[in-house]
Amino acid sequence: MIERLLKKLSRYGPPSAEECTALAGIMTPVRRFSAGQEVIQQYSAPKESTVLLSGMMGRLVTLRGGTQQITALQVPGDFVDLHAFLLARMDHSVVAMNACETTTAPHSELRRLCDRYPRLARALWYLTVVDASIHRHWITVFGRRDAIARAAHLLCELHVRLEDVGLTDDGQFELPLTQAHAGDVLGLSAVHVNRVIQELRARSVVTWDRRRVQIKDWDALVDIAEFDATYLQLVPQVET
Amino acid sequence: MIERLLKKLSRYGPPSAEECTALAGIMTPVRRFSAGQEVIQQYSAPKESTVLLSGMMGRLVTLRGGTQQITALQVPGDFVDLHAFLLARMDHSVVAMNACETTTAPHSELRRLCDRYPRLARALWYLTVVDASIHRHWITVFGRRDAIARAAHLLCELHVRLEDVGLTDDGQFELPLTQAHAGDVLGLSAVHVNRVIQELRARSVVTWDRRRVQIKDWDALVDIAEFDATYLQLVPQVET
DNA sequence: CGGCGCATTGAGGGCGGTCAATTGGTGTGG
DNA sequence: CCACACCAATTGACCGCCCTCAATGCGCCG
Repeated sequence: MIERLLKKLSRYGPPSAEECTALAGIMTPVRRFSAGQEVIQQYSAPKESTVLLSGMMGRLVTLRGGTQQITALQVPGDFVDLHAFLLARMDHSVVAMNACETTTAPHSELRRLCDRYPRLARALWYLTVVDASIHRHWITVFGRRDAIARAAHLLCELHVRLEDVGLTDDGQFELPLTQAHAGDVLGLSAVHVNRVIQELRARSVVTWDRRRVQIKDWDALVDIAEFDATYLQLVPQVET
Repeated sequence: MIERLLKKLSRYGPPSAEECTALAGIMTPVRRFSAGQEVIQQYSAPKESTVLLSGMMGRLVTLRGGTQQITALQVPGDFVDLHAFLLARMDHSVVAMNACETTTAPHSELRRLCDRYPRLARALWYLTVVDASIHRHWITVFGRRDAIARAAHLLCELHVRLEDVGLTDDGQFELPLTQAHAGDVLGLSAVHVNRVIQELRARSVVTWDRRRVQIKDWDALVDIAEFDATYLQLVPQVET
């Protein structure tokens, strides 16, 4: 069930069979969510952490005045709110972008595992640190890239992350976002997202129609985005 | 020496005296850096992690074309590159903004400590998760706030963080940034940083002269920034 | 005194915002 | 099967924030 998660964990040195079994053993039964549903509420204090099994979720912050910002998108295999294991309160909500399946790990059990298996604890720690690396990278994207580069960057990142979990098909992938949601991810208005997508289409770089993205010219997209996948940390670590 | 770090750690349940001694015991002698000096290089693979004792540092990313983005500022007591304990390569460099003192913890020793003291390991993990929370928050600032709100937000955050380590004086604090550096932090041009500062000055909210900031109207500043310190996690956690 | 780094100011322009109307696709009830 | 509602995508007009370029002021140091 959590193979994708175990794959991500194994980048920080493969966990032992015992550790895998132990982790799998504390996961609760599958839960399902439909598009738009709030999976975790802002300001709540979860007693368990959620692994996304299928679908796509977003970390959503709602500001004064009602504008929203999505600070991260989650793909299958992601431990959506592992940071809540350490932090008392959620600083954002988690919303299902389409139909999703999840399983959860109770914090009490996680704590027991971490006490017993220090390397597993570090591998989980590693996941949250990769998350932070992605956040940092998006800060530079927001600070120093224009709209078209941001959009291209999002598509590059999602393609790489989805490919990693086997959810791409020859440059195509599902992207269950309306243009308004994409604006919330990119820090743009929905109108401008539309214009940017059209620009990418006009340049024959990408098509994005009906929740489906097709990358037609990867090199051009990477160039527009100034994309370098290093920050995603998909290359296995070597514990020194 | 590392009292400020221990204070931050203790927010995630106070470490035992034994844990404190153990951590203090692995720190290397004090190292000094001068303004502008590169403390850790982008793409390097550090074998130790650095604690900032005094001064201010920034995490700097240099982009194609030479533009820069500072993704975070570090204040005394911060574990500047603790994430490098888990991640093989630095995705950014760390630069001293003024004269700084540091001490470091060798990764091999850290690993030994984490194996032996699971709660200490979690407290360190907690520090990196707070970092990520700050990153996430800045994503919303970049995505949805205009220039003056960003600048105000930076000043609010720094005042709170510096106050926490006892480095403010009645609304005043040292801010060793040129306006150009502030632009690299805020994702703005140096010129516009200047105009925004003048605007804050004109509104009698803040003065910022010669590396020294004086907040004259905290409430107004908070209002402009739409600032809420929750994301800084300065309130102690309760381990449940 | 001259050089240098930083702050400040002005002019002009473009990126991306808002507002509002239109198109088109999908689903539903009659 | 069609009418209608609804949501998402698209388009146009207009405008303001923040950019770039460039010049000037100012404090400090050699």
